[in-house]
Amino acid sequence: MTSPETQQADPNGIAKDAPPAMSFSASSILRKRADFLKASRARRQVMPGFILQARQRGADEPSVTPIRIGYTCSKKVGNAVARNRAKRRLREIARANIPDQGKSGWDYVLIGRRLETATRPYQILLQDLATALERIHAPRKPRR
RNA sequence: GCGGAUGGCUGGAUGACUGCACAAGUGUGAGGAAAGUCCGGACUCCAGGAAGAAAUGGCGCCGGUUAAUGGCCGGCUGGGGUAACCCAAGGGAAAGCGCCACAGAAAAUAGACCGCCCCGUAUGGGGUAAGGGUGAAACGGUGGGGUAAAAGCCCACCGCCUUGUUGGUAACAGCAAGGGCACGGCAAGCCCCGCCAGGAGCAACGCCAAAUAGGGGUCACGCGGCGCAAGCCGGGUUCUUCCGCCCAGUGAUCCGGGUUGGCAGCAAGAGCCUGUUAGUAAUAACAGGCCCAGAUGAAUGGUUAUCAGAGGCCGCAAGGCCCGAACAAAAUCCGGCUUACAGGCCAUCCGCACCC
RNA sequence: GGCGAGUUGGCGGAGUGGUGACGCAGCGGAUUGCAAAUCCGUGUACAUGAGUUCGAUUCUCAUACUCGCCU
Repeated sequence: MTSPETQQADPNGIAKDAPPAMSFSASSILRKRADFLKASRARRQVMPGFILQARQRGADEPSVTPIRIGYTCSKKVGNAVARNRAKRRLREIARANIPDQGKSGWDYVLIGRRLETATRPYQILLQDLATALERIHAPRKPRR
């Protein structure tokens, strides 16, 4: 499934000029299942409180904002209350770190884990995300 | 004071910094169960209209209440508890069919294993069902009379049935007379009787945009079989009846196998709060006031401070430290039911002990 | 969100008011020089909790879990 390339001239060029967003608008949140599946096949960094997946978008994928981010909590995390709580904490640490450390043209996906996402102290969770972003941006050999 | 019974309420508070969704106004923003999806409705579409039946499913003491219910309220009957109170799918087994394993003589037409009694006396014939034994259940129970032994055979009480009568809207209860005891249990087995229900569900449904296959709808002409003709007979449309409509082909016109985007449905409602009146109550009527979430990879938060409330640990004490909640998050909306739930609060009632 | 099914040993899978088949797997034995195949034997189950019934895997209700369908 390839999108028609005529309707968006050069999305990455526009995005580089824009200042880093301090908060995420609705267009910067991943909502489609296909985007999540692509991110899950790219880079991955496992931390105690969450799992971070990241992917550099191709040139033919237009986007309004330079950085996009998604959150996922499956039923393994717990019931609806536990899932919502984990997603909110992930959203909060992402709001603090991603605008500074995220790279333009990348998609990030944060996955909640069963107990740690809800109970790990907030400051430690922030540090976890910082180190995770540092490691995931490091050049590495592509996975088999 | 201790132990209980019932009904109801609450589901942390106030800030600071910083965010999210909807709105565009100084704003608003999870629950008692938002849950399970077990019932009942509103609403929407489908079935051509009306009437009816069958099938299937559900409900089931009586009366009331409600938009409706299998909910709720009041009562009755039976059972449990010293009591407050609690529990009950609680119609019909003399319309019919079916089942009642094992044990036992016998499990529903009745009949007789061990027995008991009489006659006869190796064997047998007759009477009887008191006692034994089996079982979840054995053809009224207890006591007395009676008898060869027995038996409602007779009597008293209890139970049961029928009839009458009184009270009650009724379920039912009381009383009287009679019968002399039949009518075992299971209907959450089939079934009978009475009542209720057309089907699907907001992912219903309507519109816009995008998208792609050669099928379908509508309208006009016209039309199935038999007959020379008048006419007669069909088939489909929900099972039947009535009414209505349609039928092969040609032409015109529209939709269309795809897509998962947007708008709308979608937030003023059987609404909430307060009061009065009627009613034992559920509830109803009236008056005044109020506007109270609307997301769709799905908002309603994150961090932190103080306090309240209860708890845990250390300590002789003063005091110090820790935790600071449980269950569970709207997804069209209501009325119930069921299930989960930390801690706290209120009211009424019962039993026991003590004091006056 | 709505609708609908199901749960029987380690696995698959009958049964339907009266104590549960069968197959594969496992274990033991026989056979064999040793194995395979074959034969004999054997253990282990009605998702959980209530109710109806003399008696429930079966009937009824509630709960838990699993699966499917609808945009």
